[in-house]
Amino acid sequence: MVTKQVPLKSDEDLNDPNCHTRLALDRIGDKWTVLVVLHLSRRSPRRFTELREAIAGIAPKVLTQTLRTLERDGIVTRTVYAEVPPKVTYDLTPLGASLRTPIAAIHRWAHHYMPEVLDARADHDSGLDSGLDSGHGGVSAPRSRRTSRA
Amino acid sequence: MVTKQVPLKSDEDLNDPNCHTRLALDRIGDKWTVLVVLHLSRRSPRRFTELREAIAGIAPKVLTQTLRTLERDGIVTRTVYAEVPPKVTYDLTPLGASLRTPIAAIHRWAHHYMPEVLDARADHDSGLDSGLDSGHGGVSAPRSRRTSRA
DNA sequence: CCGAATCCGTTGCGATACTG
DNA sequence: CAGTATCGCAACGGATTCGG
Repeated sequence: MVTKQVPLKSDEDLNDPNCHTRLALDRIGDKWTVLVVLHLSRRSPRRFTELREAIAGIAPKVLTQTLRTLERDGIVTRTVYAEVPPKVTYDLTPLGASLRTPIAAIHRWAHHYMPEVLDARADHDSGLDSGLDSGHGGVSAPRSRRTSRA
Repeated sequence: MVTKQVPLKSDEDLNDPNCHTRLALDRIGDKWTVLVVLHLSRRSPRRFTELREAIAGIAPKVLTQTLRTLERDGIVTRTVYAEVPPKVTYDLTPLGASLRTPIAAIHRWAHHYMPEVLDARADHDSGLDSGLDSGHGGVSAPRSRRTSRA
């Protein structure tokens, strides 16, 4: 599929807290959601402990929380097997699978440009005024931006 | 450029806190960043107050904070004009402009699938164990916790 | 006009311990 | 095995006030 070129919304839409883009970002912007979706999209269904082991660092409470919200939003399904050793599996719904596209876009951007971001960040942090000037000439001499950030 | 199909990372990479995807999400996952980038990508440069008015609801402190971090990461440039009426403009760097691609992907997904998410959410919230149907086709009944199989 | 400084409420996240 | 219960911190965001 070809990447369509930036059909962004208008200002008014963007300011709307109910704007879908805002809602989507609130949804995937948390710490673990994307990670969970990514793991499930690579192999599913997955069991609880399997996910917990795979993610390594997440607290069970938080994983449950994340999965519950994901289930609530129709992104994953939860299947309980009434067996003697308790068994619960999580799977991605088609809706959840559709998330792979935007996530992949983010991933591709990150892979491509994140080094630049990190570089700029490091540069800004160490020497705030180190020779990176836009060479912007004209109107009124732009003063160098040097603000203490306590 | 060939459109690669979902080149997701491996588990180990995903668990890495330094994983670029994670870092990128931490970066754009906050409340206002995407909004600011979107406004700047539609028209720039923009003045501080201009942005504040456009976003409508953001506190000056938070806007400053957001812009500072964005500047630090090389996504926007800040230009101070040493004039009697203080004037500061913000502009998107090429790096910042590159963010439009993933943001557009998110936007497109949100526009496409967010209604389903909201529908599933409402359905899940209202009737957890009454086979209720919102009459809004598209999403299958999420029979939440009762998906027992043997 | 462009912010910085301060205070404060909310909430996500984490650690540990315990249960069906 | 798959969670729940409880506690608590720390970071984010909001409102207000003051300064250059």
